[in-house]
Amino acid sequence: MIYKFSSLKRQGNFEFVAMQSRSPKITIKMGGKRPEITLLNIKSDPETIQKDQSALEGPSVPSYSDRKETDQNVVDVSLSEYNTEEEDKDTPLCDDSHKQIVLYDHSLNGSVAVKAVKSSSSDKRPSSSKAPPEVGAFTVQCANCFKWRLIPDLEKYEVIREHITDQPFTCETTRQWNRVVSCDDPTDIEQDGTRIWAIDKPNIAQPPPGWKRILRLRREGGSKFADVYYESPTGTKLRSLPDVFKYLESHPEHAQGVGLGRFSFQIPKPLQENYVKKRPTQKERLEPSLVEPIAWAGPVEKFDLQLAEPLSWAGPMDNKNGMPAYLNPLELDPANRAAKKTKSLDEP
DNA sequence: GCCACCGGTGGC
DNA sequence: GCCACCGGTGGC
Repeated sequence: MIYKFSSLKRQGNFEFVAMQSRSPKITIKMGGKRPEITLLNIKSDPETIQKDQSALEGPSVPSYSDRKETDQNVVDVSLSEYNTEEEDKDTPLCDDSHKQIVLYDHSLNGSVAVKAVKSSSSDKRPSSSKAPPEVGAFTVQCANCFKWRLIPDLEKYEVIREHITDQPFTCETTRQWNRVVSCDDPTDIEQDGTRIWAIDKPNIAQPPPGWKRILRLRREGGSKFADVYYESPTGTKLRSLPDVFKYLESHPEHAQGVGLGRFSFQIPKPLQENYVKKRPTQKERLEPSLVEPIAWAGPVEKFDLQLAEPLSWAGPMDNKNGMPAYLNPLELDPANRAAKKTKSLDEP
């Protein structure tokens, strides 16, 4: 094995993308704007989504039928196992629109890729309101006109993303998939608030042959926006660089020519404020009353008193939150979801 | 028992 | 404040 993972982080000139996460996120400037990549969750109505698809598949765009197999593989690889070929044939972007996510590259010269990902009856996890959102489309911004262009599939998107700094995307780039569109044409997709957008990270290497890079979005209000993991040629799912390193070490047959630089666990950043739950500050953790609804705890005076004079309560204490047991919201209402949140606030 | 999903945090 | 990393766990 060539790499010593523990030492990689200290090397200054390696090319590993994952190690560049702390460098300036985007360094290229186009027309005074800073290019970036984004990802968005489509909340729009099916009509809007269909419109997006129409923009991509418009009259000048050849059918995807000849690339069907490739496209399908791509989606399976990186987005999820949720969609089926059957569904793609019909209304690729219509169903479950509230769960779809569009991935687009905005600050990087834009191009946009859109790909429908839908739930199916064969899902391991049933489709429900609890299901996490999914990537609905990829988009990239043209470096010249800054209009969004849909990218037909993940594979193309990954290629564009990998080279976005060196090879800025323009409307011309769409000719690679035989689409004829110019900067004079209207944008493929509008940032009109009907979708949730997220900024993707530029220059992420394509996964090595046989590997899949999978992006899993989390539900709104969680502690993180998404997770990335890689699926190895043997089907092992790896969720960190140390994991990958260990795998490559124990599977030298799959480590041939595969450097850690081919892996990046960077996730897109949602543009929507508060999509991800803010982590309480240390002060808030120390003073949970600042963030707790006072309704559970009765009169404010009483609650403050307990915080200010902890020893004045001689009754049973709640071990988890350090409050008198009678103030424990979990006891007051076990079903209260908000009460769950206070747990972390009060842990030492 | 597995694993998809989520929460939390140490280190920067 | 961000993020890479990992522990926990509910649902299967």
